Amino acid sequence: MSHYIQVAEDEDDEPMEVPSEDDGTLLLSTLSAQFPGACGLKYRNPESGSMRGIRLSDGRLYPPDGEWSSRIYVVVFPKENKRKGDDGSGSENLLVKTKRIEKLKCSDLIVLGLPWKSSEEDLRKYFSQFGDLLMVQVKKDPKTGQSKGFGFIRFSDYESQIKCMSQRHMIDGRWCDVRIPNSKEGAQQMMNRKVFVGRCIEDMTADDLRNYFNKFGEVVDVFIPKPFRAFAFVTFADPEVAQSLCGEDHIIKGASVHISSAAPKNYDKHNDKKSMLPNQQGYNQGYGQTPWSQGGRGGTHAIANQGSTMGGNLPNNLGLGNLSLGAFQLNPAMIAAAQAMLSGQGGWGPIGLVSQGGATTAGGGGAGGTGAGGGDTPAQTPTQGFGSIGSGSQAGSTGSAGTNSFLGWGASQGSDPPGGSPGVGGWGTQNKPGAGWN
DNA sequence: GTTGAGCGTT
Repeated sequence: MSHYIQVAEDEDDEPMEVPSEDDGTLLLSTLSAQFPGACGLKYRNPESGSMRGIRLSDGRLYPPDGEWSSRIYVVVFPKENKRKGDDGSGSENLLVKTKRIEKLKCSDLIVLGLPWKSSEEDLRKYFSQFGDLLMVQVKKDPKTGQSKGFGFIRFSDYESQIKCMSQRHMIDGRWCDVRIPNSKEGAQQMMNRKVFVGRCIEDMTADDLRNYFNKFGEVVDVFIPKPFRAFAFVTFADPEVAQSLCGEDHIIKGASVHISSAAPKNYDKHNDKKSMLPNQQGYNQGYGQTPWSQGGRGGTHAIANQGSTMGGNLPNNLGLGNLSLGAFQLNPAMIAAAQAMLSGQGGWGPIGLVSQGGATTAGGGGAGGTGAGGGDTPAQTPTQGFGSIGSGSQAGSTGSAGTNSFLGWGASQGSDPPGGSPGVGGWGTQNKPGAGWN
């Protein structure tokens, strides 16, 4: 039985009632049906007097303290609508949305492990279940016409691509993998979802930051290094939100914080342009290399679909929220990047900022093992990288990760699903560096 | 006609 929640565009506006779902959540789509362009909900906390953000995950708004009270909730709009002196025209909201969709373009996907006999028609038939296909190719020997056992596909919409890449595929009796090709063609722009928040003060909690930044877009993670170091990382679901905030100063809890891009900093000064390129595929590489492919193909019908848990994470809103799971396969450029990082140049931090503190300590053995203490640069916290991700999996899988052979970075995914991520069993094995953004 | 980690004749 659904319940009605009072919402208004502004605290002083006349509220309107919108229905919740049976599970008690309020669909963002329900909200935005009445308030086009809405991206969240907040309310004033009578105790503190400040606004409090409502938790949003997978398009659902969750009642605070488990229940929607009779208070008035205020609709949150993307900052583009508010801050630029929104005139309230709906077309602007539409534009914002359209733009976001365009940002996440599809790329060609390689399909590995095809049966020799599979034709392009077979592929098309199979992959159509995920969405419209713009292209299907099976690579063949030009002379014999024999399939080489791999091919390429391209979807017309990004959601299809995400969905397709999040699982393995049984095609004509063989398990096949779909990944982002190594080649740079079709490489998408790396869009970092994480921002660096400098000049933090000590009594800013992760919740404070989350609540504050939620008004600009869904926050999927907040990471505050401990001990206190006067900065934090905030990860948004939408990279565009993150980018739009960069360079700005915001007042939080009376302090002026500075927001800048949290990007891998100086990780190869000697060879910058080159080492950067392959990694520009960024998160695509990230989940392009699926966890299950890490364990080796072994037999032909190797393992059960570990991707099932990922399937549940699929965003229905184009957000990349939980997609940072995945093992990362060896890639020369990543090795270079990893080596550079281990040599002390690496780390995430504000672009263009000089390292603070003692210079090149990261490689001193701390990198693989101890996390926060070792690095001099913000978020040089390898344990953070796989710590949170791997926490749901067996200890053994991350056991070898402490050998400096593995690099993980980035803050934890606070919104990882409760079930953890059993699919990441391959982390850090076989001395393979892994790297990825989240 | 064989093969099974990889990366795309245009």
